[in-house]
Amino acid sequence: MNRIDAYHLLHRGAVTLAEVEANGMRIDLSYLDKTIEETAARIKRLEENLRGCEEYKLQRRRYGQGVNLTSRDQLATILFNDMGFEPLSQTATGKPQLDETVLEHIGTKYTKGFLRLEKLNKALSTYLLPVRREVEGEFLHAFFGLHLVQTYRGQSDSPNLTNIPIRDPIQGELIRRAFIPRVGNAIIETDYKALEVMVACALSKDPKLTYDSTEGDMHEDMAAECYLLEKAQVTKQARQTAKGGFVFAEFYGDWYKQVAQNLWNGIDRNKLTTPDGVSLFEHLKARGITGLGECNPKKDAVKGTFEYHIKGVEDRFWNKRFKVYHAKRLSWLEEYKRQGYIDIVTGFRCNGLMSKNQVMNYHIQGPAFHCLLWSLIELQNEIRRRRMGAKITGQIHDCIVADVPLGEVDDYIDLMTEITTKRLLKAWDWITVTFRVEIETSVTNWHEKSAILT
DNA sequence: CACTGGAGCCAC
DNA sequence: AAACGTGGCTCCAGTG
Repeated sequence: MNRIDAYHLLHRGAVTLAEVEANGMRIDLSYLDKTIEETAARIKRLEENLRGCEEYKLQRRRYGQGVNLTSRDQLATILFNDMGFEPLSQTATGKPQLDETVLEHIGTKYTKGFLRLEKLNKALSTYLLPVRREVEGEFLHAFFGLHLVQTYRGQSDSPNLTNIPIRDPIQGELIRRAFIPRVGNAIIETDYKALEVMVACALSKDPKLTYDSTEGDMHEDMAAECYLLEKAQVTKQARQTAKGGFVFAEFYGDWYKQVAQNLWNGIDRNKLTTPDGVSLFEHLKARGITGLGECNPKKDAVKGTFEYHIKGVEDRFWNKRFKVYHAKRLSWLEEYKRQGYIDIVTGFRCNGLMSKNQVMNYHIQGPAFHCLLWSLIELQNEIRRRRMGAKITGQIHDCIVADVPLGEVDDYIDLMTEITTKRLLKAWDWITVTFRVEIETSVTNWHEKSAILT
């Protein structure tokens, strides 16, 4: 694909996304207003409770008129200076860090309450109120941009529809229940499965990466290798921890010193055990690994530490398991050093100063989104051509959200599946792997989705 | 009062 | 040498 192709994709994408913006998402205003009121009331109650605590009294004594319950700076001073808690880590500017991890680690009644308050404030200030502010009639018309992101990925604002909570089911339900289908319709969400990894397979032609992401289970494999387990001993939680803490971290360019800490802390945080209930700390100890290690960038890893073990796992991951993909990434780096810019497979050129990790990721991130964008354009054109009542209402990097009349659901799913998994592969010859999609639907709201098997 | 950088947290 | 990629948004604290 060349720069003309890239231009056409951008142009047609902009036109199509303008239509998506005009369609908008339907909002349940009575639910939203009720939830805003209830959340505000919960925040007020929680604040009153916290004001009765010893910590807040210390804070008021120190700051007087300027006391602010939600100030992390003030709370950090109270906790670390006045109450003698030890800081766990520092921010970029050298101040003691006070994020969720640290507050949970301190673990007093006050810090737990403060965290609950912060969650509710986030839900209200970042999601509920901004959605309410932007609703017109009963529709929300968020913006979807294509020209602002370094990698030529998409973007959304006013409000941002690409970061509505979902991983925390409580937070997710609170907000997503406000998004509902039009009368007589269903919300249908189509997600590409492991889209970025599939693009990496297509571009590198790494046979092991391709096998692992279609037939194998690399997350389970890596959990077993990192925690020295048999594959049958890998629990769901251990797999999940390795997926985020090792596989994806390594793909994005993280290294063993940090990965070792993530995986080690994950044992505690996610309560990782063997299927017999033996803590993975004990399990590793029985295999000669007694501690994490210093994980100091200036020092070599010491044999017998978890850090040293993960260094070996990382080495095998890149130099044996995915050596073909590794070689491709190195060739991308050499190319950037030679040229001073990179041309990605969909025809876009990225200029400017880039880090090593940026160069490697730009080759994947943009093209992955372009697969989604091409499908979205094609789908929208087909919907118009067939005079269907389905409306595309959003896009989230690797997923398309639509609002579809019940009588059209089967047709929509057939069409969508054909476009995303067949037509795209014919249109772009660099896609040498098969793509799969996951479809979820709901007739109630954006939270209560159920999977459709295809 | 407007603006800005830092810190934090939400998503993929 | 460097060290988790891409965003949006909010609140705080400091500046002019």
